[in-house]
Amino acid sequence: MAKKKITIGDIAKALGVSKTTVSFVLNGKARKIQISQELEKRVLDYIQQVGYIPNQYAQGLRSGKTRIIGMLVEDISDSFFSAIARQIEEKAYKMGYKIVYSSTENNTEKAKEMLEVYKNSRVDGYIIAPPPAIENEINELIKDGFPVVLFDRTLPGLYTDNIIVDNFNSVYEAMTHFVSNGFKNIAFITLSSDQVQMLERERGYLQTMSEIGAPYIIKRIKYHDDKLHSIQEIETFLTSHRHIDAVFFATNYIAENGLEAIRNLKLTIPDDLGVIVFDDNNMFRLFSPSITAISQPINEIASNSISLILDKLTNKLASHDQSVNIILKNTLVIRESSQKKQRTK
Amino acid sequence: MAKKKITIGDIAKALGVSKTTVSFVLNGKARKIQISQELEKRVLDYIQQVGYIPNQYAQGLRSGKTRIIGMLVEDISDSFFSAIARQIEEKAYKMGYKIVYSSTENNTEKAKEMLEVYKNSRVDGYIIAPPPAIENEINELIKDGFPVVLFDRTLPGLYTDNIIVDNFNSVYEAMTHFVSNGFKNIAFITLSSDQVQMLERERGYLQTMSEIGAPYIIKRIKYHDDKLHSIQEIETFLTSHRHIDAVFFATNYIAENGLEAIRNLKLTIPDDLGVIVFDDNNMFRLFSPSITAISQPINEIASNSISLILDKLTNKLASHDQSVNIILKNTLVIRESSQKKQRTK
DNA sequence: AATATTTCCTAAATCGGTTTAGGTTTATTA
DNA sequence: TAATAAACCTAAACCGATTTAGGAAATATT
Repeated sequence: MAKKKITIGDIAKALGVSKTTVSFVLNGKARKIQISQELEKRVLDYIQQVGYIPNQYAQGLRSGKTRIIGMLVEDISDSFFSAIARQIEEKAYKMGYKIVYSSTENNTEKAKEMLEVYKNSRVDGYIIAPPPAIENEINELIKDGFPVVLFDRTLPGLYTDNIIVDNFNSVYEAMTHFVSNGFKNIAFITLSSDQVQMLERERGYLQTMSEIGAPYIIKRIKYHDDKLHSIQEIETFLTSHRHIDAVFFATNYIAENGLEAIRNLKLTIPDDLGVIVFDDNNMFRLFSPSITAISQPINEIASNSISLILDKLTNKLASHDQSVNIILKNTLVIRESSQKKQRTK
Repeated sequence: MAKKKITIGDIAKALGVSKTTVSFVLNGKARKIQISQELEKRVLDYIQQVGYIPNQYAQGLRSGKTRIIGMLVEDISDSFFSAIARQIEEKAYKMGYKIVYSSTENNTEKAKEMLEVYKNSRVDGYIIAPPPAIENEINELIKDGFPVVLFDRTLPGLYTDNIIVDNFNSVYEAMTHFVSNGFKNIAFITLSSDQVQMLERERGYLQTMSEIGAPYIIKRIKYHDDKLHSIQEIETFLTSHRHIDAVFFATNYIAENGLEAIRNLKLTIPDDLGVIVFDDNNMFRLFSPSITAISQPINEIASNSISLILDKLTNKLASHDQSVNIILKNTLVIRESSQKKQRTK
């Protein structure tokens, strides 16, 4: 089974034709360059028979193409991103592409570094969940003709393909659900960030609150390597705002720490405090009480991203030839943590 | 900033030397081949100045090396594997290596396919959580001189580097903890699998049970794409074994479904049923009651794997020249789900 | 002074493909 | 019949590095 590397030259020799011919057949250009059907078939059959596979580095060297897609996520160990990576990987492999990925930690510098690495590695295209202030670098890529697909967030003023979710409406829907369950003093705990997706979520909150004429209670916390820090910040906030009867956590990082804060304060969900989280987690349905969450359409995000990229790659359309903007719908998964009335027992 | 691809030839021309000289300097072989310090410095300085980076595909083509490590995990969206991937990725990049990864679903056929893909991509080395019956393919790799590091499980009769955890002792410790908290009729729910790591965990269970003279209660369930199926299987098992007072879940897949089964049956943890899970999860400390778990040393697993591989790669030792076997210790994180007595409130 | 060593550097082959610019035949047209 | 076009195929350049084999100049040896 351990096949010795067979080259295009070997094939040419074996069939008594030129490398050129074999190459053209391999690349489906037989028609174009007028190679007889008979020869084409002979080559194809032989290739099939010996199980020839081109050396990708020779191809890469000559054509500049590598069949590698570079992916930049915020954190590959985050369940949202790893789930997406998983699906993208699978489809990519099926189409003969490989994925190299890397975690930016939403850190602009790290992201820039990784883009450099990718560029030097001559990846063919990019799937990126962009950190802030990376517009210029991404514009460079686009100008250089590389396919780029952004997901999870957009960068304002950047003419790329985007796959995002309907942050505003899904938060609005969740908030409305809160309200119809009798919650009114609803706090919105978010990351201090001016990334679009976060602002949109906030806008959904503001909209609801202003509609019901309730005051805004917004707490912004900074991302901190030390979770304890974030947890305490939330605890302090909650204890100093006793009138709050529900809280919306705007990201899963916040939610994890927020839930721990609630636990530390021995508050009862949802009687003392209703809870809804942006971004669902496998485990939320197992909590007692189970946690209501906005679930993002991971499958669709992944499949749209990868097919967009592959499209651009195979059609050889440069990124700036067109630009697709896909906004996907989230699902509100209603569980116990947001329903004061119907709680069993 | 968009540097035009500058080649080794450009450098040679600019400095009025030969490509050969530049190449030798670049590869640190200046000394060996007797290039004057002065010229070496001149080349180095110039390279620095123009920010030259070699074309990896030319290098790959010529040298057969790609600075890519192929990684095979069971499921990149599983928190255990994604956490490890994250760390490995980070260290690899720092050393100038890229990681391409892929999920096997513990499926032998899929793993074989991916190994083929990796081979064709000429990856330099392999980090693998091996599925069953993949011995031959891995032996091939080793015979071909590729560095291979196995983690999470071993394959019996395979002379590779392994990074594993002390499955037996950590389960034994967890079981002992159960016993000292008054649990006795302890069930062991596991995957039907004869992979070493699973058998070792089972051995830890058996050892404890035989020491306390209690009968074995083992339930094996098959991995099923449909979680509901697994959940029901566990429900049925639990309802037909009412005398069980505690249960050990041998993997996180089982645990997730097992916890849901317990929830569906409205059993109270730990009063009706003590629970310990193999493999910790971020969320377990937030459960009510919180879930006791055996936590694997993710950092150590990752750092050992990557440094072993890099070692082999840079020392150019073939895999069969030596073989390292590292067994790491797990930590039992004791929480509420396994403590009948001390439970607060 | 003649020869042998070192020291320092380079020409050219090579890796395995892709692609440009043709070169033969054979068929068609004038 | 000669000129033109079409059909079919290939030689050789090229991508950008690494590495072998060896050349010229400086130094050491006899």
